[in-house]
Amino acid sequence: MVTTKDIAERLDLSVSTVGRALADDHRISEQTKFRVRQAAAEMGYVANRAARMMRGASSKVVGLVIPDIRNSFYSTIAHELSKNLESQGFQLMLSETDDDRMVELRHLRELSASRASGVVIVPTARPHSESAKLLQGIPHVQLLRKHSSLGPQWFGVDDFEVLRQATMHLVEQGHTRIGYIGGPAELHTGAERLRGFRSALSEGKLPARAARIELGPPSSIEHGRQAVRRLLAEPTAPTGIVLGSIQLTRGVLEELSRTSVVVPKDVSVVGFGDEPGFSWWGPGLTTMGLPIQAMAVGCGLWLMRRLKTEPDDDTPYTSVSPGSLIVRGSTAPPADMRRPARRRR
Amino acid sequence: MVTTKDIAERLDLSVSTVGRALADDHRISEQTKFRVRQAAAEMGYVANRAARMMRGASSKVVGLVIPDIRNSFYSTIAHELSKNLESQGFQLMLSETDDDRMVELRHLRELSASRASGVVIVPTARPHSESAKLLQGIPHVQLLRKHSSLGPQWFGVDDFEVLRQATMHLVEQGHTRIGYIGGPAELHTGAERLRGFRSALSEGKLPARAARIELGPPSSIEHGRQAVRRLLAEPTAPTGIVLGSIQLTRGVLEELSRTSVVVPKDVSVVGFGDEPGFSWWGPGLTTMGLPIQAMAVGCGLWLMRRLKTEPDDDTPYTSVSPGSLIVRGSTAPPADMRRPARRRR
DNA sequence: TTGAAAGCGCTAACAC
DNA sequence: GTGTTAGCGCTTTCAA
Repeated sequence: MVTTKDIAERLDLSVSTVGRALADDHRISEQTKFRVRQAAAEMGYVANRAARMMRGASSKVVGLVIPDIRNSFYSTIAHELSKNLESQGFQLMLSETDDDRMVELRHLRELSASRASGVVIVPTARPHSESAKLLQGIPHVQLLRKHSSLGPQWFGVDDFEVLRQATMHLVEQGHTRIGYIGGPAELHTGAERLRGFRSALSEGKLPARAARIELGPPSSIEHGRQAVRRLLAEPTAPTGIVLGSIQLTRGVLEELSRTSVVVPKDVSVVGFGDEPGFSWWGPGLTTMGLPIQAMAVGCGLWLMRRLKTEPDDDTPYTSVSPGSLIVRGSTAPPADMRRPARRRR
Repeated sequence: MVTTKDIAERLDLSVSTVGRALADDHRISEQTKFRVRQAAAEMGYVANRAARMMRGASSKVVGLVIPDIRNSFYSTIAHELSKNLESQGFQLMLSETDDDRMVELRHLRELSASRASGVVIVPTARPHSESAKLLQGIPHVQLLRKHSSLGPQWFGVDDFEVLRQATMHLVEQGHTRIGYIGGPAELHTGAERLRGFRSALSEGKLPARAARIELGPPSSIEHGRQAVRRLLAEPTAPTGIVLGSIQLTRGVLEELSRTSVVVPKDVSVVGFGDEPGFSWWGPGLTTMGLPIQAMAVGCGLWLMRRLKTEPDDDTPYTSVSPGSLIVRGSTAPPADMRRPARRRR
């Protein structure tokens, strides 16, 4: 690798002159600057970031710690963040945790060792205490999920409210047995969504036994498949199902489109998130739309400001974006409401 | 930040002893090691990668340079690569180019400055010459797309063959006016796919005017929409359409599902790539399946081996994975074949 | 306008 | 078993 010393020797200058010329220092003559730049280009000189960092320069790297980049929520976030960072001369380190706290910890150790300027993290359910400690030394924000041990900076969506709305939609249509397939309650988002689901049921004066709840890994398409199969196999299967994660929604849609179940005649479905494809699934999927992009943009802007500003303004900041229900064709009143004659009595 | 010097002072040891203890050097007594590790943990010591790198350590960072992470091809690649790297103690730097060669160049400058151990790149159509020069100093592989200036290492799919197959499928069904919506020919993949399309036409003895070709930005959903609208608006609209990129396919599907065009009655469609959702689009999308995941795995393994091995084995290596046609309901013989009475004569 | 030299945190060669 | 010292490539005094 070519160093400033190499350039200095070739031009018979000192390293400091070369360094200053490269930095466009005003004390260096235009003539020298020109010669130095010329030589640097010819020799293929590329400044060594590590050496700069030793002199106190920042790494200009922001870590993005997420469960799985294939989830479109996270790839949207990665894209928006990346765009923003690039414009500010920052780079994005991508760290996938697969929802494993030890993997998460390893990534945070790396980010810390490479002195990342900042971190955006969608934490695992119960982060390792060392993870929390490491993050104390790095400006960071939590995204979507929130764990108290990682500090008060959080950008998320109103999980409770959006699930409440979605469930209310079914309740108002007259469903009295409603299923929920979602992530585990130990996950912040999982707990909030479940709470929203339950809140709608009680608001609709439905008894607790009206609920059919299936919790499991939120990013497992396979689990979505199996859960919906289980729900529909019961003797008193729900007439409406609310979904609590995008991957679970994927699994449920796949499963339903390969069975003979007719939506919404046999069962109504409310999805989570609005992917390309959800609109053309069966009769069109009624689903919860979430402002992921806007949230990611906001988060990126906030972090950039935080990094450029004095480090002592670590005032708590929380941003909660609202979601909204997109009503399409996959929800309708249950069969026994549409054809009262069929009612058991 | 806590340094080895800080630990040394606190324990009244020398920095080298501390360094050796931390490195688990055999010459250091267990007792000292214990004390050092204890102190390090207490003080929250995190080794400084930059300093290590100055002593010759590698960065343990691999750059992934792609157009847009939201494209599921690229997020699949990012995921597979990330998984592989993590297991080997490497980190992944994500660089999105948005198919802009200057952005690509900026990212490569950064990767070079931070002495990335390796680079996996899906190059823009015509990379900057400086980009090529920078890559010469870093072990790298091209993925999917290929540009000769960036070297002979390439992992891709057989774009020609898969497009030929897809087009042949329509030709064999009797279509005589076939549309192609794809990326620009200056893109390696764009040129290959177009070649495959044309090859099938001539193989089917169709005249050149049988082709309706729409080229444009390959990752623009909007362009897909407009292109299909244009094709179908013509007086002699094609009875079959072949698509040449995943995002264009998305756009076409969205457009078709919001108009009154009936697939495959009015027009047959062959998509590109097999996304979740393509199978439940309309009558089920006949599409080209590509082994993206397998390719990414292979690419990751190859790069890892390349990084662990002596740098002098830069023998050219090329891997071409075959795609396959997945026939579903969106293709059928054209109307005038199904009802011969309608034939113009 | 330029040069000499110190030092960032770490490792490794060379003492003892 | 432990300490001393030099040096990685760069920036930044301090001198000239």
